[in-house]
Amino acid sequence: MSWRKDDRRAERGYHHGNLKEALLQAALGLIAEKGAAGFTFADAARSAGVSAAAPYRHFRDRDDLLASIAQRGFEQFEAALTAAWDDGRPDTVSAFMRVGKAYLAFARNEPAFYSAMFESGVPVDSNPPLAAAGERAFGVIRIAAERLAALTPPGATRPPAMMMALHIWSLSHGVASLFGRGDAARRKLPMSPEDLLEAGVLIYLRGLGFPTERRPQPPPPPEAGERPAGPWGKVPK
Amino acid sequence: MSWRKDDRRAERGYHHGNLKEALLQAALGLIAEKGAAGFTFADAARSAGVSAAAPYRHFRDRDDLLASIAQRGFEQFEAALTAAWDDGRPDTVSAFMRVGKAYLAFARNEPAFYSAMFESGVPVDSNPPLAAAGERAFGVIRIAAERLAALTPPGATRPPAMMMALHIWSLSHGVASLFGRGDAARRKLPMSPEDLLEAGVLIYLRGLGFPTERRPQPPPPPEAGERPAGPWGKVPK
DNA sequence: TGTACATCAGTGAACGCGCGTTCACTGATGTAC
DNA sequence: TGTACATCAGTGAACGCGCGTTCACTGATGTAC
Repeated sequence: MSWRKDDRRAERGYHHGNLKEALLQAALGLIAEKGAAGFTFADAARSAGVSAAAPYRHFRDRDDLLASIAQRGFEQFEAALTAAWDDGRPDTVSAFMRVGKAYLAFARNEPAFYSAMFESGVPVDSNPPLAAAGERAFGVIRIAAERLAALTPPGATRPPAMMMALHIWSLSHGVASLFGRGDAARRKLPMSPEDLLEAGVLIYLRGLGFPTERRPQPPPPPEAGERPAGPWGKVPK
Repeated sequence: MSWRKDDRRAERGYHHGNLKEALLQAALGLIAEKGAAGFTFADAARSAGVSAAAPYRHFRDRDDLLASIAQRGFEQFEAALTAAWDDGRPDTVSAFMRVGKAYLAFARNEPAFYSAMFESGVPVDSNPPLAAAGERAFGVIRIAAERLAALTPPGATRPPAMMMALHIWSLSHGVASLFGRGDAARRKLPMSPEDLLEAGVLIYLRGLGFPTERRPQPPPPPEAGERPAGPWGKVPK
C-alpha cells in the first residue's frame, strides 16, 4: 500500500465510491443524450443510482454541476489542443493545422463537454476559475499564432498574433458549431468539416503572406473552367 | 373597406386579436430575457395574457412554437442579408463585407431569433419548411460568393463559390457566437466583433488573390516592430 | 489491538410548485335563409 | 334587415407528474486513546 491518504480517498470515496465523479459522468451522459437543456439535477442522481438528495453533498445546484462540467471540459480541451500543437513539431504550419483539426475532433467526440462549454448558458463571467480555464484553452491557440506570426516571410507585414488567434478560433468554432457536431442540428456539407476548415485556414494564411502550397507554385489554369489544385483541392465537384 | 376577408382576419383575429402572433412575440421576449432553454409554454401564455390552455389552439406544443420562431427568424435573417447584399452594389467586395456585418448585426439585435435558430436544439432535419428557410438564408451568402468568385483576378485560381460561402458563413457564425452576442457568454475582445470579422474576411479574400488593400500597396515595414496599416489596421496595441 | 467517539456521505420521506395537457364550457363572430 | 344556427377561439377547473429542496436519520469510515 503506497497510497497516500488523499489518493485512497479519491479512488474509493466514502460510501458510494466517489459519487462526485459518478455524478459528473452521469450528467455528461445525459447531456450527450438529451442536450444541455434537457437534463435535470434529479436525472443525474437517478442515473448515478443515488437518491435525489445525494447530489447536494457535492454541488450547490444544477448550475454548479454544469459549471464543473464546463470547467473540466475546458481543461480537457486545453490538453487536446496542447497535444495537437506538440510545441510546433515538426513544423509550425502543419502543427497549426493540427490544432484546428483537434478543435473539430473535440466538438465531435465530446459533444457533451462542448455543449456545456459553449451552449449551456453557464455564466462564464461570474465564475473566475471557469473563465481562467477557458482562457488557458484559448491560450494554446494564441501561443501557436504567436509562433506562426514570428515566421512571417520577409516582405509580408507581420500580423498581430492575437488577431490571428481570434480568427482561427472563430473559424474553427463556426465550422464545428454549424457542421461538426455528432448528431443534432448539423447541415449537409459537400465536404468534410475537417477539409473545410483546413482549406479555410490555408487560404487565410496565404492571405497573410505565408507560402501554403504543397507544390511550390501551381501553374496558371489553362482554361478558366478547370480547377487546378489549390488549398481547396479536395472539394468535390 | 377594401380589406379582403383574409386581411381583416389576420389583422384582428377572432377573440383575442391574433393570439398566434401575440404568442410568438411573447416567446421572443422570454427567450431574449431568459434564454431559449428557460422559457415554457405556460410562460408564453401568461406573458400573452391568456390562459395556459389557449396556446394549444395555435401550436401543437412548445417545440412547435419554437420551430415557428426559428422559421420566422430565418426569414428575417434572409431579408436582412439580402438587403445588405443589395445585389452587389456599389461594388461586389464592399457589398460582400456588408453581408458579414449584417450577420453580426442580426446576432446582436435579434438574440432571441438567433438563439431559436442556432442554439435551441430545434430539429432542422425533421422540419422541411424550416430547413428550406435556413437554406434560403444561406443562399444569399452563396450567391454573393458566386458573384465574387466570378471576379477572380487573372492569374489567380477561381475558388469554388460554395466553399467560399461556407468559409464566410463559418467565420461569421464563429465571431457572432463567441463575441457578438448582446448579453450572455461573451468574452472580452481587444477589438469590435465587426472589425475582427472584417479583417478576417479581407485576409481571406487576399488569400484567394483578391486585391483588398485600400491603399494600392502598403510600403514594407521600416522596422519589424512597427505595424503599418493592413486589413487589421484597426487592431489596438 | 481494541474500544469509544466523531465525522460525514447518502437515505427516504415530505413539501410546495409549476408545468403540460385534457375537457366540457362560454361567448363572440360568421353565415344561411 | 333580422333571426337561427354553426363555427371556433379562449376559459377555468382539474389531473398527474417530476423537479428542487429540506430534514432528521442511518450507517460506514476515520481517529483518539
